[in-house]
Amino acid sequence: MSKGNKITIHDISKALNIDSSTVSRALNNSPRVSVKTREKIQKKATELGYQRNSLASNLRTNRTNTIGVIIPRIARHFFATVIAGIEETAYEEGYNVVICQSLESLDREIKIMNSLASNRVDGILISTSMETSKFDHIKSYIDNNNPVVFIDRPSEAFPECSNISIDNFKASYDATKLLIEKGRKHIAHFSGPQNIGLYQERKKGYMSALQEHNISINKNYIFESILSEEDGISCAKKLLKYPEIDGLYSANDTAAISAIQYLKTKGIQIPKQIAVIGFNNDPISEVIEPSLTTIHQPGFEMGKLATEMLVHQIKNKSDKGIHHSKILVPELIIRKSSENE
Amino acid sequence: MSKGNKITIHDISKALNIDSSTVSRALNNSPRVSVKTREKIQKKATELGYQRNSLASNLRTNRTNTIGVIIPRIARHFFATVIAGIEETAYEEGYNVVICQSLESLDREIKIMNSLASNRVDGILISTSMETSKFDHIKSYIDNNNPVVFIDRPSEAFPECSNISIDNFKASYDATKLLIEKGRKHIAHFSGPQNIGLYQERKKGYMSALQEHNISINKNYIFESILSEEDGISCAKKLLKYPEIDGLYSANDTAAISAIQYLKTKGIQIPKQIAVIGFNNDPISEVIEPSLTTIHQPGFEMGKLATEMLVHQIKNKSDKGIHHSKILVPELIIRKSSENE
DNA sequence: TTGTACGCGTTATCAA
DNA sequence: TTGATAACGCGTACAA
Repeated sequence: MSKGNKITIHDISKALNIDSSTVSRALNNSPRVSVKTREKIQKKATELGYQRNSLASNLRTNRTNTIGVIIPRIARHFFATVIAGIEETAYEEGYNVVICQSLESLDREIKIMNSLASNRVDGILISTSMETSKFDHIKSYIDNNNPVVFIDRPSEAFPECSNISIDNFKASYDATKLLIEKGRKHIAHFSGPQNIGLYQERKKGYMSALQEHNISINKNYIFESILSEEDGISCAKKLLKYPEIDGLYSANDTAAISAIQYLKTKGIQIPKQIAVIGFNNDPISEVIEPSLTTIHQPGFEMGKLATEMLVHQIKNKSDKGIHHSKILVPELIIRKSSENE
Repeated sequence: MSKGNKITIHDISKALNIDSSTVSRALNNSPRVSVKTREKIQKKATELGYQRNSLASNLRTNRTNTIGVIIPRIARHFFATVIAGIEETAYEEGYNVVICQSLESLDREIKIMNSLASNRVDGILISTSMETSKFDHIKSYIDNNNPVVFIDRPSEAFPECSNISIDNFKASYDATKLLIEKGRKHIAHFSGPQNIGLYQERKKGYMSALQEHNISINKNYIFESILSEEDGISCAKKLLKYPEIDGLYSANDTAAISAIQYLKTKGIQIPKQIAVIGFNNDPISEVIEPSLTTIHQPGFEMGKLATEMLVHQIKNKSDKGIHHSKILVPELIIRKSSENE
């Protein structure tokens, strides 16, 4: 808090012999004050170095013009693009944005929700953490008639809530199908935590593609983890126990990339011996050799859409019950790691 | 704002026939209330779904327990590590963190400063934007006796302010020296905007290393830009006009990486024909082929230290005048792009 | 167009 | 240990 900046509307009021209510109106560009007084007041305000106290203002008006954003990790490329979309739309609409990262921890997510709620943000955009299987913190926030829009990781617990996501099933299906079309017969899958819907969908898409092409599903070929860099390596090690494997579809790029690097050290030729497809279109996927075929999620657009929805909900709280959701179609980006030479 | 959550301490007060001041004390775990009443109050509070209003509390106490952070771009790896350090220390110390990105725009930086100031954050950590050559917004904030600590990009405009940075000169000197020791005679430099101190230092370090090894400085070998991906490519193109160039020290990894990729498409062998060193230890630097020799900045530690300093300043506003700064030593990470085969 | 008066929810101060 | 009261800075009905 600015201990030094003690200038309030009352100081301006006294300095000009104008009532503080008029000062308030002038500083808010209300039409209910003459142009002349307004200019006089605004001039004095800058002269005195007046700095509005949003705490008081927000307390009085019961609005903060602020949107809270909770995501697992800001450094992840996909979320960074989502944030860019959120900020662009939010600023256009006159909202500030407070970005918080849960670091995939439920405990942190709960603390952040409480903090945002007690600071009275006007609404929350959330992509839940991997640990989030209980939803009480979100439920109580929603039950108090607060707007929430889910991004990327919709929750079945709130079918009535708006959410923006992508068609994970289709993306996975298409990726797996591509490998099949390239002649791969034994395709492995690095799957994510199965308590999370989107990773379930990705696994289903993989399995569905196999089935529809009359390839039997081998459970040994499915390696579940949280898809960290280390997981990519350890899963790649396990994968090598099945020398017949000639394709890999990983539910994210991180694990795909570290797996490729590990496999290369073991003398495996990518894609000749094992073709690889990832998910997320991480910047590294373009640089690694061979460049990684992957799935691009329209993060920026997702952020924009989610923010538009949230702002709409904020402005029309009566629409609360209405379910506005959107499922976008991700794009398969074909690079070298999936191609036959 | 939660329109639904109308529960205040007064509601609890009425429900229990206890004065609201006692309720306030109980909810703040004040020792000045009996254990029995406190428990009764806290029970009732959760029962009614009470959610503290921080706006009111902060207005009254004149503190927000919140630190504002202004950085150019959260997605950049270095800043992501800085943020991690900031958050860890801040939470330990009981502070919330509000992260804002200027996107290297002075205009946005000013708006963010105003917003943070009017929301009465307790202090600000800032890494100024590339555009920031005027400092009025920061000056007026500091002049109002608000704590500020500069990170990574200290400003000569505020010699009395604390800042955490690294020894850019030494890092550059060492990098350039390494290239010289590897026998490179014609070393180019991708330099950053020279209105920014740290890029000046990096250029100076480069030039100093050449001089001290009796290599004359060729101004044609120095290419200035904002070091974006596109700049890396265009500078690489220009660089090819000087076929004698056999070494490149880039003031960041982004430009070094795109340059390497461009040069490879032109059939240039890295490092055989041109050895390359970057700056920042971006995750891509490890994956690209050849892996990129680069300079690692201790971002996490910088974030921690800066936050510790800021918190100290917040708690001891009298120390304001005292200049606490720290210059850390970055680490040269030697990979393949600088090594002779 | 401007002024009066009050309240937003909380906490600090003083008194009981 | 608890209660009564005022105040933080601002915005807004209502009156003038």
